[in-house]
This record gives sequence, C-alpha cells and structure tokens, in this order.
Amino acid sequence: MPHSKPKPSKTRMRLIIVASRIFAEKGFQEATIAEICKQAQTNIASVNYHFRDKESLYLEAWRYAFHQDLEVYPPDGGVGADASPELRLAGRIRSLIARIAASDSYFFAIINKEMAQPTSLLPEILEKEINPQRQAMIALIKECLGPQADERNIHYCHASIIGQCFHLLRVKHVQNNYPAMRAYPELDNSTAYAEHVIYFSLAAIRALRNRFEHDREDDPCTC
Amino acid sequence: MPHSKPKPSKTRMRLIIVASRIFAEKGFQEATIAEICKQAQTNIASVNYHFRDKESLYLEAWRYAFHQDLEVYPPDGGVGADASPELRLAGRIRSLIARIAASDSYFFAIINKEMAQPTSLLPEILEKEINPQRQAMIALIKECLGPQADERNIHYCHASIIGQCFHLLRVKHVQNNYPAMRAYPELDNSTAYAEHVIYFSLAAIRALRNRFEHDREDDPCTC
DNA sequence: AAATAATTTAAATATATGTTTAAATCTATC
DNA sequence: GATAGATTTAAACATATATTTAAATTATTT
Repeated sequence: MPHSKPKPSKTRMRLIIVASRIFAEKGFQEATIAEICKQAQTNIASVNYHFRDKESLYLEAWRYAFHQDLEVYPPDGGVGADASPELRLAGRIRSLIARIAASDSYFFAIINKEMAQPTSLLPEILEKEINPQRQAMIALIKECLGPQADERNIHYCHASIIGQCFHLLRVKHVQNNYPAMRAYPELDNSTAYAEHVIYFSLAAIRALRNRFEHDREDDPCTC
Repeated sequence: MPHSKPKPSKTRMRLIIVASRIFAEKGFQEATIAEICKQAQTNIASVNYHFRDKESLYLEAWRYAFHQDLEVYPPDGGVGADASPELRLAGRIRSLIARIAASDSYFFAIINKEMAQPTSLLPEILEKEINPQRQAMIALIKECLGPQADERNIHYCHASIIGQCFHLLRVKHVQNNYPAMRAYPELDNSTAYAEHVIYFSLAAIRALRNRFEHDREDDPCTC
C-alpha cells in the first residue's frame, strides 16, 4: 500500500520561486514559460507536469509571494491592540509602505500589475487577502475620526491613505524600468516617506474630526 | 460594385479613434490589431499601410487621446493665476480628478497601464506631457507650505496629492473589469471625492506649514 | 535487485497574432 | 473617360509561445 506523501519536489518549488519574480517583473502576459523554466533550470514541460498550465503556476506563485511577504512584515506594524487608534493606524501605514518598498516583495509588484490589467484571479485575491487588511484599517480610521464621521468620510480617508502608499508602488516600478529617471525623492528613503504619510494623514484626520465635532464655520477650507 | 462602403477615406482616423479606446481597455500587449481593425470596420493590413506597425499606431492613438483630453479639461481647473495658491491648487486637483473620472478619458487609462508595464514610449510622454503639469503643481504646493519648507517636504506633499488622485484611477479600472465588486464609494461621486481630497490635503499642508513656522513641540504626531 | 511510480527531457503540435504580399478597387486629375 | 496613384482586400507568411506527447531517466517500494 503506497502511502501517498505530499512531498513537494525541488523543481516544483524552484518554479514557484522563479515564477513569482518573473511575474512580478513582467506581468502574466509578458512573462513566458520558457524564461521561467530556463531560470529555474528545468524543462518547459515541467510547468505542465507540476502545475496544469501557466495560469495555475501564476496563482501558486502569487500566493507564495503573498505569504512570504506577510511572514516578514506583520501588517499591524508590531503595534499591539492596546495602543491608541492613531498609533495603530501609524503602525499599519508603516508596515504597508515597508512591504511596498522592500525590493524582494513580489506580492505588491504583482498586485500593481493586476490592478492595471486584471486577470480572472484578481477578485478572489482582493476578497481573500486584501479585504481583511482593508477592513482593519477602516476600523482604525473610524476610531480616529470619532463617532460623528459617516461611512463616506471613513472610506474617503481610507482612499487617501491607500492612495499615498500605492503611489510609492507606482513610482517604484517606473523607476525600476527606467533607472535613468531620477525624479522621485519618495524612493530615496521610504521610511521618511512613511513618516510623512503618517503625519500628513493624521493631521488631516484630526482636522476632519474637529470639523465634525464643531460643525460651526471653522472649516479651514475656503474653496 | 459594393453599395455599403462606409466612409472609405477616413480609415486612418477611424483606426486612431478605435485604437485609443481598445488600448485603454486592454493595454498594448493584449490589444490585437485584429480587434481594432474589426471595430474600425477595415482590413488587418490597413494598420501596416496607414501606420508602420502596431507600436506606431499605439503612439498616435495615445497622442490623440491626450490632446482630446486637454481640450475638454484645462489643467488649471479654470482658476486664474491671480487667485490664492490654495485655490489654484484646489483647481488643479479638481481638474485632475475630473479627467481621471471621465468615462471617455482614455489618456489616463493608458498612462495607468503604462506605469504598471512601461513600453519604450513612457519616458518621452512622462517628460513632455506629464512633467509640466507636475512642476506647476509642485510650485503651488511650495507656495502653500511657505518659505520654510524644504524640497523634500514639497515633493512628499506632491506625492500625497497625486497618490490620492491616481487612487481613483486604480479603483476605476478594477471596477470596470469587475462591475460586481461594488466596494468603492470613491467612484459613486467623483466630485465629492475631489472635495474630500482638497480638504484633506489642504488641512495637512496647513498643519505642516504650522509645524515649520513654530518648530517647538506642538507637533501633533505622537508616534 | 526487480518492479513500479514519479519526474525529466526533447520534440512535436496547436494556436494566436503581427507582418507582408500582390491583386483588386477606388479616387482624383488630365 | 482614361490613366496613375492611393487605398482596400484576401490570403499567405513568419514568429512566438502555450501545450501535449512519448520516450528516457530517476526515485521509491517491495
């Protein structure tokens, strides 16, 4: 009786590791099985043997990159649940920007490409992997904004924060492709940029909270 | 003699118009000449006759989309040079978000894809078309932040604002591809989101300016 | 060590798609 | 209205690349 062992072969693992990098660099469409196999030092047909097709390899590589990522960087930034909402929000922003800036973080590189040109896999990943993080941050923003904020304001602030973080992702990839273009100081020091985003966002959130609490005309917007 | 021959002399223009939409929807790689020609109601070979190849058509379509865009939306948002820096900055943010949100704005759709997976055309477009707008906004931010702000702070604030605007671009394309996913209130009302970005950003910029001017410890960031 | 299963390999196959060709057709000028 | 040039067309061509096949090799079990 042959007891079936789910022993992952070396080749299979090499393929996943190489694929996560290649897919991050080139995207699903432009990455070729030939190049992945060459760099993984194996035959073309091994992709079809170990995975079913290119798309399945893509999914596995993406999952691998994601979990690899979360292992190194806890999404809460190491700030405990007992800290103040502002500190916890700051921790999440710091962690997110650190993961985005990390040169070996392929998960965000893939997400970046997926959002510009989605494959059929995006909805599942968005729902299963991204949404929990999203909800956690939204809850913190809600606390920071105080009880008077409505859902719309909370989501707008979330968009403001996520937008600032993902901006780093965008310029990082442009610069990776065109190293000559040195016009983005955001990239020189990502932790300094993280501190800026935290200061910028918390200041804005405090101003909003202030407006909610005193809804007389101390609105600083004169537009 | 065929009787149903629609405008035979305008084939070149039809190709550019259709191509700008198809490239915006699918990106350079995934768009096919076959589909473009089919929708433009012409033969495959006409792309090679009127343009040299797919890449030249791409460049022409991209330029067309860009100029089409600028005609409709002036980048300064219609705010004159005599208005206050904050009002002018608000005008630019409003214009940028309006252009991004416009359903027929293919320019930003293409830029979005280009930044995730650049072709060789990106550097030129970035330098010639994007950089002037970028410099104009940076100058306004500098004025808003006051004389004490250094270059780094100015660029960081620019990144914060652009990030918030381009966030809309990102979620718009995700939602276009997956209409079932209705989790982004940013999209329901883009002008309301624009006003949020303006309020959020100006409040943060004022807080920063305040910190520069009184560099004692009234820093509201306790992190 | 033999037998069986798992894996790797080289080659073939299928398909998609950009590009070219040459003939047909249309348009404009004389 | 004839002719030359411009445009359109169907078809062929070329290439890139995902996938499949079957044989060869290696690993595992009996």
